[in-house]
Amino acid sequence: MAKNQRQYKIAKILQSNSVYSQSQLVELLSDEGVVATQATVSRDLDELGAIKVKSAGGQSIYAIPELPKDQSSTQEHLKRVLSDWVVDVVVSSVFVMVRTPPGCAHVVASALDRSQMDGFLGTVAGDDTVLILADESIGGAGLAQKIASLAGIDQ
Amino acid sequence: MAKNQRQYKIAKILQSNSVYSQSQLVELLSDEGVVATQATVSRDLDELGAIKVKSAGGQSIYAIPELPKDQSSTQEHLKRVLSDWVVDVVVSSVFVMVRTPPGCAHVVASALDRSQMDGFLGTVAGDDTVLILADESIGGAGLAQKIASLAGIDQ
DNA sequence: CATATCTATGCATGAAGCTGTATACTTCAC
DNA sequence: GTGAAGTATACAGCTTCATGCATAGATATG
Repeated sequence: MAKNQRQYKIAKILQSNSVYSQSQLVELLSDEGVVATQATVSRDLDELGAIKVKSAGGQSIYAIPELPKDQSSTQEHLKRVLSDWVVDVVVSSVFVMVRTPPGCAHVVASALDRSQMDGFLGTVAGDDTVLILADESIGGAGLAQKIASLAGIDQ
Repeated sequence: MAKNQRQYKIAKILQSNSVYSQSQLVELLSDEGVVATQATVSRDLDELGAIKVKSAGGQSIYAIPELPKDQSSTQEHLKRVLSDWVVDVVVSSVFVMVRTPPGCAHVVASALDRSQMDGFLGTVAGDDTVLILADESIGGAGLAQKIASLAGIDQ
């Protein structure tokens, strides 16, 4: 049972149950054959971006925001994705081209889209290449430097 | 300097140099500021699927096959991608729907496309969902079982 | 065939990631 | 304010992954 799989199950449980506490969630996971402690669950909820919202009954329950915009990527997460998956960064005018191993462009594009990075306007991802548009205030070179730095490819 | 980044550099070096030996490659990498031993390079070349081909001069040089078809995914690699990134597997008729963490569908689809798995016809990948078409000999259920097993989600 | 060169790999080690335990910290109810 | 309940996190330990060292195995050359 990998961590991703457990977190997916947590997301599913929160969608179909009113969960008031982490210990309750530990039990619901256990009912599905997933063993985890409160500590692990606390960390998972944090990574999933779960928050407590007021339910119709007035109590606080856990929920994960649905809109992609609300699932913004933390700097830490972005740095991790970039350092794992970005292998080269090239500039052309207001464009930054990022190379990845085969099949991994979309992971990078997705993380960038959710990062709300300054100077970043948008991406187009292929199989192993992401084309990124920078705004004029920072320019392609400035954004490339930022991305390369996060990816650990200082030049 | 992550492993992916070093392997990308190796691929680039092989494209623009005639590399006869791994010790030569170690030196060329060192010229680019990448420190690695012959042992590491041997493993990298294996993972990159590099082979030795006869050059115009009659000597053997390293090259990486260019066509995606030739970069077929090993069972080991496929298993690893699936266990890391597949969080749920659902069947519908001749379709198998695979769920992944946000942004990771394409990695999974790409690995499946390159795996040449029996009974597998093709994929369509979104952000966190891959739709897979199975052929009738194995059916959606059969293929789902296979994928779930590789992903470590036996049910 | 013998030897030099090249390549692959067993083993040990260190780093990174993840998890549980214990407990510090925070929040809630009375 | 106090105590109970809930949540976060420091620390230790385990697992996995990647790498180098040393050398076994494979290949090329004379």
